[in-house]
Amino acid sequence: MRNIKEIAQLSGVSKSTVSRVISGSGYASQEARDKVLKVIQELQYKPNAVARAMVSQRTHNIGVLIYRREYPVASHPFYGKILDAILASASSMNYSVFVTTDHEMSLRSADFMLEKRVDGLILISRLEQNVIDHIGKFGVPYIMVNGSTDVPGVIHIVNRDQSGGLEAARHLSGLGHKRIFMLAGPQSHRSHHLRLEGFRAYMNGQRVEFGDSDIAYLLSSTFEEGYRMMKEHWEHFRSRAYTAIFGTNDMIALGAMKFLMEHSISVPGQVAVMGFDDNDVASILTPSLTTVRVDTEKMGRLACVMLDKLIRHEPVEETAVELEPELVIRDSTQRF
Amino acid sequence: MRNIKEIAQLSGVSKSTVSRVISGSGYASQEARDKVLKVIQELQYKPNAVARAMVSQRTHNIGVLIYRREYPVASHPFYGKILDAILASASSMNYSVFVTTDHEMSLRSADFMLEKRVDGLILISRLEQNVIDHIGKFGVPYIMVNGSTDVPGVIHIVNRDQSGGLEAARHLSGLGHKRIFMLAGPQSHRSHHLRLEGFRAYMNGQRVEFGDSDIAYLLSSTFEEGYRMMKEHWEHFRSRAYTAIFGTNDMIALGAMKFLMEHSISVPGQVAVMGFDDNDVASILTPSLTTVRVDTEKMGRLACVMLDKLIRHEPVEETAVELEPELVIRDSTQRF
DNA sequence: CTGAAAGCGCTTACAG
DNA sequence: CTGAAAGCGCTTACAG
Repeated sequence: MRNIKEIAQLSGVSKSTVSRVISGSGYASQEARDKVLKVIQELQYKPNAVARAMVSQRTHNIGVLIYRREYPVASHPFYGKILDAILASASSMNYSVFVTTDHEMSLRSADFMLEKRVDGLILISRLEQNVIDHIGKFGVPYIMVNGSTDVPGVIHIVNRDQSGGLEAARHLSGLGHKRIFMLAGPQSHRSHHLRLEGFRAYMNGQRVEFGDSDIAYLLSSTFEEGYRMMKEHWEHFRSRAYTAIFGTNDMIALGAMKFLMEHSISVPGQVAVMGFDDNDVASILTPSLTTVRVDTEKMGRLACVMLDKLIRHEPVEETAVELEPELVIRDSTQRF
Repeated sequence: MRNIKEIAQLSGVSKSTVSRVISGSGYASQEARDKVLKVIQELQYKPNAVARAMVSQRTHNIGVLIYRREYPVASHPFYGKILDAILASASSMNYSVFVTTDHEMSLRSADFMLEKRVDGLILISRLEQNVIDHIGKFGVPYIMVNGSTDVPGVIHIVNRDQSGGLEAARHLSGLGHKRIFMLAGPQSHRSHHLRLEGFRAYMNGQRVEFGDSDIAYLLSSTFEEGYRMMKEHWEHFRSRAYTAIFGTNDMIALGAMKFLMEHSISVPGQVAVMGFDDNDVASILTPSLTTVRVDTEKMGRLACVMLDKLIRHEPVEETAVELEPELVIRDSTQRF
């Protein structure tokens, strides 16, 4: 790899001048400019971003940390979407992005990014307190996406999950369903918890019967677990004559739907099924899944825009951004 | 952020000594070592990887470039899997990875990675010649995954798609299907082309009738396009009394299956459907999709292992690694 | 075993 | 408008 010194020699000017024409800032005569640019072109010279970062104390790199126990991570139907949006936005803002996935919530990945001196960090998913504390200690700007935190002042972007849960309940209720069974993902996870709460709030408000016996608590938020729990509660489900199912995310709902279809239960004819997220599979399946859409594209984009502000020490108005979800009605639900 | 100089002062030794105890190479008395480590611990000092890279001429960063016209990219059901595998492997080998997605096959992303002085590059998907030439010019090690190239000596990892196509034909034929309709993805793409060729080769070898009128050429390899083309060829399909469909990837097959189900055609009762890749959706759907599995996990892992060898100037035996696909029989195909 | 010095490839005042 | 010098935070011979 060539360097600025070589360019300087070949074009007969000093390193300083070369640097000035490359950066475009500072003076340089047209003549000098032309000579330098010509040599750069000929030699296909690419400025060394590492050296630049060294002196400017800015790497123009950001790190995305995704913590998740289960596979997949980058290709996860929900987190993958956020990642895609981040990648696109960051690129348009001239940031390169390190993507790190971790299965245990260790400090290792975070430390790695810190050593690389990323300009900022985007943390996806729920994080344990010690990780947040650790990162906070180093003064690197960071933003949390789709996760919760008790630490005041931590900037985070979330979906209005409670209102989404409420919409789901309103939709199913509106269709005439009186007996709705809920498959609730891990309640330690903000989203699953709030979706359940929103749902419950609506039902209680309408004085529709909906209690703990109508809820199955899952150990993970996967397709397999949705299927497994549907199977486990099948007898209970039949005995209570439920007519609808709400899963706190699409994969869970899809798992349950798979079980129903294997048992020749018609969806939505006999049982309506509804999920949350609106991942790619939801619209592909037959029947297509009614769900509550989370604006992952906006989540990713906002994360980049806000992180960039933090990095450049610009004021950020809101510390908590809440995105409004959107009810997407498809074939898996219909009037009872 | 603190630096080595500060650590040196606080522990009463020179920067050189601090550097030696951190790197673990070179001499340092136990006493010096203890003092330094203690200070590092107290100050939560993190060595600056940028500075290290500067002098060692090694960033320990690799770049992953994914070119793809359509969304999604990182969350793509197939490429996303490869990416996940790369992320996991790279991390275990102490590399950080820059992920770049690009919609036009420009040199911009590549140049960006080059400027960042990545140790190596993993190129996913088909690349145009000029991109390869461009990257090759800079002497940065790179590996192509799931793409083709005419440039001799370029190390690439691919699936044995031809043999997979052949297996698909053997499977459907073996079930007694005589009239099979193929939905073929873009033939400019190596995988789709070879899958078709393998399939055709088997049919021809068995003297089963299979010609151009049995093939629909799609403009993209998406679910939507699979659906669209199935619709477009529906009359043709019925008039020829096809009993099976082979899509050159799962998404295509799934799109076709969606169309069939919407028209109350039973799968596999009336028509068997088969795909290729074995993405996550394939096993989730009802009926689950028979497919040919591509070992994306191994692809990603090998890419990292081989790239690491190239980076360290170790000999790499093979220039072309071909992975054996595996037939996965599920519910969407059955004896005719 | 230890420290001073040079150097990685840039940028940034500063003097001219 | 231009160039010499210092410095970003490290590592690596080298002399002691």
